[in-house]
Amino acid sequence: MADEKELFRVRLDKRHSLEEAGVDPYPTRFDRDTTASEVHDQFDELVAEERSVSIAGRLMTIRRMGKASFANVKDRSGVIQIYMKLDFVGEEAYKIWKKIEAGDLIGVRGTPFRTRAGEISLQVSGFELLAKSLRPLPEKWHGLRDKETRYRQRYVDLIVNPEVLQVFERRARLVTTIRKYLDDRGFLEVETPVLQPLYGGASARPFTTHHNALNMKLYLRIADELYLKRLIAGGCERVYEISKDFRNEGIDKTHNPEFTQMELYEAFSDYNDMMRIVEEMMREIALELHGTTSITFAGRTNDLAEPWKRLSFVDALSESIGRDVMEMTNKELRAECDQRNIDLPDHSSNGMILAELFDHLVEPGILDPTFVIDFPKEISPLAKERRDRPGVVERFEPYLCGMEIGNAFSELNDPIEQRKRFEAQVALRGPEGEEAQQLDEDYIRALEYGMPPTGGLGIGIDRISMVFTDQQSIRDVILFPLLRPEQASPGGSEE
RNA sequence: GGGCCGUUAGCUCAGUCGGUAGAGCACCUGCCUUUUAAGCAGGCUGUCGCAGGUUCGAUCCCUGCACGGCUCACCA
Repeated sequence: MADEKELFRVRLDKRHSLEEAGVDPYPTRFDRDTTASEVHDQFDELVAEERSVSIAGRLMTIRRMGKASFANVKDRSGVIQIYMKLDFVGEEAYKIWKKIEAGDLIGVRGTPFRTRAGEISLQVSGFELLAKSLRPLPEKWHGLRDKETRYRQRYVDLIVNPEVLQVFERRARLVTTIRKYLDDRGFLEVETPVLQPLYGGASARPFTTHHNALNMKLYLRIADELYLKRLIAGGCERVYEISKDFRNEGIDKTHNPEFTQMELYEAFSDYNDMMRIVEEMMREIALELHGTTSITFAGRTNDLAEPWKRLSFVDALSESIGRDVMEMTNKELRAECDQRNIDLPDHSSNGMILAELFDHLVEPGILDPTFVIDFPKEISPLAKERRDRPGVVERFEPYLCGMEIGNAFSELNDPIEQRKRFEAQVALRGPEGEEAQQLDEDYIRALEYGMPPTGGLGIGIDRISMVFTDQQSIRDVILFPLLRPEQASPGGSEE
């Protein structure tokens, strides 16, 4: 009587008997004039005016006491208790009420009152079934705990775990804050292609697809960068895009194959301006979401009112190794890795080895809000070289709460130099070569027309959503994180 | 990809030193017109993730697989 099929059947039976009683289990609409939280907030006025209100939501729990019942109705704003009394709704309605169960969506009319225990409630005068639920809700006290089910059936997670919606509401406000910040400063929001014949702007393996009518291979973008800078060349001066990028790489607590990135480009600026933007933007998000510049992530608190630290990539690494890393040969750098049991691909260039060493030796110690600057030129093909310091570029990666949250440069706008850098990248491609950037002739043509000096910045929206909601896994700030299929598809295991 | 851990009722979880399993919630029946994890009385509920192996007997032991979590690696 209570296995899954039986529970489903009992609910189907209820649906049928409701239909026999003339109740439409899936009516088209319901006029509600208020929400659960508004009833709480405006209680005194509503009572003074003896107002009747209507709300709509999901029945979460029911406490039946013969000829009267209490129940909790949940809508997006919160929960309100309703009081259903036979004397008030009449015998016919109460008979129907008995067929209504937890999980069903209902619309309710009633007058606000306070129970003996002092809880604000609605004395129900009438109600309507809005949608019949055919599946039982998870446990009312513990909710839904199983992470796999929570991610796969996010709808159930949202129904029973109220804190989940709060995270995503915050994420939405975070994005709104960024948009407002940029719109207020004259940035133009644009949309550039997701399907690209060449991928670029980052180093990552792409997803590939095929367009039938044009019979051409296409890539899902790994970055928006090269298209946005074409717009800067076109005179748009200040542009930004907030959208999904796709990288065909592993999945872990800070990586999902599709993720949201904000990229902005500002003509006549450089990377120092970008640092200022990051500081201001993060401060505004903190104030908007938390009302304070102080944020806590994983138990550690940072104050965003202060300027961020600057840490030189090459200096910090040189200090850690005890030698100027820019002076070292490929062989010497490899020796440093061997000594520390750091594995390297065979074709690793100096720059790639430096990045590897940095990740192991320096990055773990970056806890305060920090701009890592002075990246090796070799691993930064789109950034301008520092005039006062050859070999390193005007680039930074912002770190917040120990996480790399973005990437920014003074954009390289010399087409001759850009071609050389692309060619160097192509030469560095390994046997598979999919991570290295492709030579984008049209992008170089755009630079040949002339692109103003430009500062560019990319910020990982998922990562900063983690920071500002104190979630330690990227899956908890993505509504539908990528998981393997629930059931292995028959014959679909060719790898 | 490696290591560790998990997978038992719709949900949250116990448990079986190998003899096919339990609680709470949910559900069903009855009582109950201010309850709130409502209460009281009674009842139902399982391919113990999947497939093999060992065994008289496996949910438990072994092997493989699937999915998930953590972690390391990969990934500028």
